[in-house]
Amino acid sequence: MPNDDVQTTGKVTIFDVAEASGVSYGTVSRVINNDPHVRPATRARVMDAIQRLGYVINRQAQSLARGQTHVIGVLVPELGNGYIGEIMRGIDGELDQAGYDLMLFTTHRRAAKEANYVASLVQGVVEGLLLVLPRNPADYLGVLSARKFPHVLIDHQGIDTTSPAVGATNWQGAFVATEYLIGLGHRRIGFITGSMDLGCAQDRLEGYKAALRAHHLPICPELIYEGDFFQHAGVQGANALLDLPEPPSAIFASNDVMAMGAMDAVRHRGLRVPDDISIIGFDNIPQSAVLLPPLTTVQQPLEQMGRVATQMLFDMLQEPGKRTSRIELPTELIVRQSTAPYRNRIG
Amino acid sequence: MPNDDVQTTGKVTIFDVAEASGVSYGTVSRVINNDPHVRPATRARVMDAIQRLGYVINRQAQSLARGQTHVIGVLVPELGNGYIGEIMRGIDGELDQAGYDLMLFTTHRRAAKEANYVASLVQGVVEGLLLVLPRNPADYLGVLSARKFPHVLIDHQGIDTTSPAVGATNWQGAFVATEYLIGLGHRRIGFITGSMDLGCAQDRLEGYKAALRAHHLPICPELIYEGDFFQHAGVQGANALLDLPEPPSAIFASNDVMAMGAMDAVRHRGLRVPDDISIIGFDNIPQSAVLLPPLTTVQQPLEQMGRVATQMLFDMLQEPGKRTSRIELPTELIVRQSTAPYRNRIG
DNA sequence: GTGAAAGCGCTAACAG
DNA sequence: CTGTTAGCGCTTTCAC
Repeated sequence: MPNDDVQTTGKVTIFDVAEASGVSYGTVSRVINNDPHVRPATRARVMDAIQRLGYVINRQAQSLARGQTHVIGVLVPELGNGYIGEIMRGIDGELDQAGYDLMLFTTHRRAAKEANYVASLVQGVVEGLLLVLPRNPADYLGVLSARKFPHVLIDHQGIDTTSPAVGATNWQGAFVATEYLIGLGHRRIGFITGSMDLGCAQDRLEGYKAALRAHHLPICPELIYEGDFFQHAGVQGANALLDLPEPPSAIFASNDVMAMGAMDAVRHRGLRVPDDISIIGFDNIPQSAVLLPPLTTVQQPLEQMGRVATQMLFDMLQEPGKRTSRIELPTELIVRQSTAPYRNRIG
Repeated sequence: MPNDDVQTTGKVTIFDVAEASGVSYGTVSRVINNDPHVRPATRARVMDAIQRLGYVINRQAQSLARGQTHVIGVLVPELGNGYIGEIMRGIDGELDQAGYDLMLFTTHRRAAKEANYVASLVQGVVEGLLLVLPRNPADYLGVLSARKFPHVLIDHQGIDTTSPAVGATNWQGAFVATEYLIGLGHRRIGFITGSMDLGCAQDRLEGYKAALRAHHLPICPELIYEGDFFQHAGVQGANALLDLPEPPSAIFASNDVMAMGAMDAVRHRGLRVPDDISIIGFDNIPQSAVLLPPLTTVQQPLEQMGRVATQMLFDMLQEPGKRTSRIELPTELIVRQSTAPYRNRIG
């Protein structure tokens, strides 16, 4: 066998470097870790050897020896949805600052398998876990808590658990938005819900109802359409609402994506937004600002939620005892041009 | 110090299990790895101990000993964009089947730091790398190739490198789409480009021009608006095009997001799609099917690109020598309702 | 079948 | 300042 070092590409170890630079094992380690107790000349010699040999540290071994990986795991239900993307942006940014790496898991993956796959999979490689919008976390939350594995939920809402979590004030956001519509003179306000298995969707509906109640307006079941957070539901919801004998003059969709669907449906019927129908969304995804008309919506501090959750996780990592609680970040009404004062419909 | 085993949560090792079940060190390892050379009774005893102690394998140590991590890295420019989400879905699915985990890196992170951070960061923890839509890969592609580090580019296009890659037939897609518009009778066709620093954007523009040429139609510079793949560019592009003394009767946007922007702009001017202006996009993102009207577009097999790239990477992992080439997956024209035969404008 | 022992590549005392 | 030496937790020959 002539050259069997083809396989060995990059297989330069700390030992090779030591040999090449004529120092010992541990000294190379010191150089690598910027230990100040190394004579400049020695350091230079080692650095040189590192360059020449193309040595690169083996994180795997380092992690094992040190007992920490500097990797945190993020569990998301799915990718490609702008909503989660925003949260991820926050997580990513925070992780970057701290020099941590990110391991991504999708819920659907292996969802069928053992409930504690999260814990077992993660053990040893991930120092902590961020759970984004968990759907049925009952499966693994127990394991996580029992093992005292550091983790925090993001946008959980309404899940009965003691796990630390960060969410947004969905109830208040919906309340304020509804109140704004009422202030504009609207009396019949349609509502398109999100997936009702999600706490945030429930909270938004409750906020809407509470605002109606607060202003002594009736809560009409026919004005509440059950959606699922997808655009299609916005289209169908708006159509259903507009087909009512006594249609609403404003529609509040539980998220921007459905609001966009509703806007399309409204226009498709030859009605105008906001002249004929006011529309308001929830989330304030980037796109909603560039629609025509720009969408009035309730901003959810998505990126910030990601940041805060990550910081909380770091806190837990540093002080295992510290009981970090659940926090809710404020939502904010963003008034743009898809809403207008109530006036009688021409028809 | 009363109980100091709080820190030790989950710190059960293979050694503890061995002791508890009265077997040796290595036997436990055999059980864990489903080695058939273990007497059922022994296996049962070990399994029991594992259960009782709540032992969970340390992937870190396993990886070090085995010399493989079962983790592959994915480098993306950004999250939260539906386009990348689709690709990720494909990657994720394929990885799942193979039992691999996914480490996510964003380009912006540490982008400023050393060019070979990719290689160094990745060494030892990631077995291979998937580079999605790399913008200026010149920085690290060299290192990757030099080290023969397994990697494949996704939707690279026009980057002069020998790295294996998978893309889509952008040129052909644009050609076919333009030809379709011409077949509909359109003669002045506006074009909104993508970020021209991306190969795919260039290819699409060239495909458009080629189709025009093939049908002996003039290529008018004023009909080509330089966009950037974002919605806003679609709005501005459409406005610029429609403000022309001799506006186009159809607009071809280099991606669906800009096509959506263009649709909004057209409608905002009181014109109708497709009656007054035909609009065609590129990508076929999920949303484009639920627009009103549904968008005619060129489908890019995004998810499949992710799948194929991942498979290519696995091939490389198994046969390091094997020279996998660059492949292009076919695009396909999806005709929906945003395009219609040409007719003279009323105005 | 099962035990013993030699690493995987690195860190972290502990001497000197 | 630098060399030496135990491990980190697991895999994997090699014997018995």
